[in-house]
Amino acid sequence: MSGVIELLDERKRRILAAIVDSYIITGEPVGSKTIASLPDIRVSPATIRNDMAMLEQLGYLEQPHTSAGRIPTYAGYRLYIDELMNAKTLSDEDKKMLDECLDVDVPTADALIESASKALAELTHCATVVKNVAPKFSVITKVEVIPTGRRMYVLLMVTSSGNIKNKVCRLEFDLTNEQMEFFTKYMAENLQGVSIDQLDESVIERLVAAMGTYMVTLAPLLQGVCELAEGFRDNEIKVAGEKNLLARQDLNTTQLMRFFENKNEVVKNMLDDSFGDLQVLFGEDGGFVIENSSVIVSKIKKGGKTAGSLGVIGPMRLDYAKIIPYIEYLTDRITNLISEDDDEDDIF
Amino acid sequence: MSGVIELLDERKRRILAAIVDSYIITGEPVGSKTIASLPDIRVSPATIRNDMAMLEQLGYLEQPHTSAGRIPTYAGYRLYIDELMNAKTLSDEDKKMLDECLDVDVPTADALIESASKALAELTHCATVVKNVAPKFSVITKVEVIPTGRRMYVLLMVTSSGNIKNKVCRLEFDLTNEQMEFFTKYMAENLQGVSIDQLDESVIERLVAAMGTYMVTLAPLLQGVCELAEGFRDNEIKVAGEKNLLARQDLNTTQLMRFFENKNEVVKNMLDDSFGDLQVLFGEDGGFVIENSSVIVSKIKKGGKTAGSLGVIGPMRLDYAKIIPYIEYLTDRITNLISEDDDEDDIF
DNA sequence: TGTTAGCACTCTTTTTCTTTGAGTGCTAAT
DNA sequence: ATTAGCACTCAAAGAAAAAGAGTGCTAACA
Repeated sequence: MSGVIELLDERKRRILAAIVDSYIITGEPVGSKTIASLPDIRVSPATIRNDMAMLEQLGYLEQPHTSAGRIPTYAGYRLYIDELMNAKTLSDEDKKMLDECLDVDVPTADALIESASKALAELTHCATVVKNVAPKFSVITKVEVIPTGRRMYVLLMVTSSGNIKNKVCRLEFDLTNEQMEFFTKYMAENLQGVSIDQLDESVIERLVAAMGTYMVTLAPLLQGVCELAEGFRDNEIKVAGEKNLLARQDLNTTQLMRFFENKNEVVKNMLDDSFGDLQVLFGEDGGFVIENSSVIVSKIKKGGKTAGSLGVIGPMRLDYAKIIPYIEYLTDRITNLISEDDDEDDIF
Repeated sequence: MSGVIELLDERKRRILAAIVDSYIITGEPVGSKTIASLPDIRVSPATIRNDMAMLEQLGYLEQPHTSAGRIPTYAGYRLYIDELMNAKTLSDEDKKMLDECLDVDVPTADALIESASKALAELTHCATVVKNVAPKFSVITKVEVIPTGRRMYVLLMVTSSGNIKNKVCRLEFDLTNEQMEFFTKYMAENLQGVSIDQLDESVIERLVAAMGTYMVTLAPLLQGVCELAEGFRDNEIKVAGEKNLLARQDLNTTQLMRFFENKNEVVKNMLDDSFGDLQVLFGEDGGFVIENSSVIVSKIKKGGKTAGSLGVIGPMRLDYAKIIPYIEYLTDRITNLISEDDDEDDIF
């Protein structure tokens, strides 16, 4: 490369990095003087001004108005995140702290991930989002019906990932023992091993039809089974720490509210749009609702396949250098934990 | 009474009512001219000014500053709510609408009340709060343990009010059939009919002790049972529509956040402080965290006893005349529904 | 005696104008 | 290539002026 005119020489890169660093901390446009006063920058403000003008021409910086300092553009942030920032390597203390955040005593993979999500929200003062492992990987292991009162029954569904949901059904008639036994057996035969993702109305309809008129009283229960599966799917995405975002005054409250209203939709799209193992989305990226916000998502793997994701939602001005290693470490850890268990103990 | 000098004659009362009405709508201090222009006030601004001065002396009104109109004091609101406002009587349409809000198909009393709470939040653009019936009135009807994987068991607890909770327990060892049968029987003998309110650590300790060393492996399950009961108790209070409050700019966001953080505590105290069947709390009343807010609570009865409550939390400037009838109607309706069912169908 | 028009007065709000100061871009010197 | 120097720009802060909403009081009136 040497010999070629470098539009972005080392010094300009350093200056850009310094500007983004400073802006992330203060939220104020950064002037040439501020940068010049930094210890590892050894040129005068005038020189920095020239470089800044160049960086602006290249589209990495912009000026809110003539007499203000510079702030990073989307492209500036992008370059910063991809190449310029020096991601802090985690100290042993950090790692220990993060390890403690993970509640490994928890019975399901989803609960594990959620514990990470909550801890991360606390740690970053941002909202966090998880896409749970369950629906993709788990199949039905058990469907039971338990009588709990006159015409009242509890449907219980257990999945291979250890998740459980129940639902109360009020029927028109009491079930005979014969009917209950039939139902349990029928469920075991027809639904055991079926993926949560696949269980929808059409499957149920088929089952009801196959059941024959004799057991038609059981149809409402089957409907309930379907709703339980839906419940598992709906639970796929969970947001934690939304309240944290309200405190950040660089995010528009109205837009935040709109985001909260239909977060499931939005987040789903967002996660689908991410492709790298770890990715930072902002600006035009995620079909995004909140101006001036940024999302860091990292994927959780299981058996080589993407099984879920963990992410932080916050303002553009995030401490990427700190948070990215956090997320990376947590998702790595989770990925290991749920794969490990897969072999030896078959719990998650 | 006639003959006695009335400090608060009919006209003054009308004027006070009009001021509160106006202030509730606009949020602006109300001047004499505004009141004078109302059709049913047929005196001049000067007269109204005199009355307003009087009302201020009596403590019902105050002036933010000399050249502003008047706003109601707490005492002013109190008088307005207790005596002055004319609570709208519900039209048949209103009643129909409210009836539709109640999801009567729901299997438990708590779910019924929660449906009302959510609807009310929507309707009033405020937060709503419910204190559930369950813990006070329900006893344990069933405790089951269901194996779902290696060393994995689901504990299921059903209460007489139809509520259900489950919990996954990971044990150190697999249970034998004998152990499971013993556990189920032991639970049936010792916990059936026990009130949720009573089931705490001490009961569990007693049961563990009585169980003898032979079955000591089951102790973790008993612990789980205790946690389930706790879960029921924690669920006692639910807040809905908190987000609505953020949109109301007359409530301080910081205080709102603090309220959200420990809403359970706060709300509990608040509800305990209320004594009437329907009550409006504000100012010094509820040991309250949010300045300038007001709470309307109404009790839900069952068999003559207070069984729960339904309330609206919002700014002082609430449309009491509309909302109070709403709440009254809903709690009446719920009270009827859960008593009715008590007799004929034993569901709630 | 209760009501009301009139008016001076008060105090916030809004508007306008001025000042300040951070930061730039350009030029010329190093 | 870098930098000191300087004129210039523009938002933000401050000061001053004007506007306006509303009051309390007095005196007149029914």
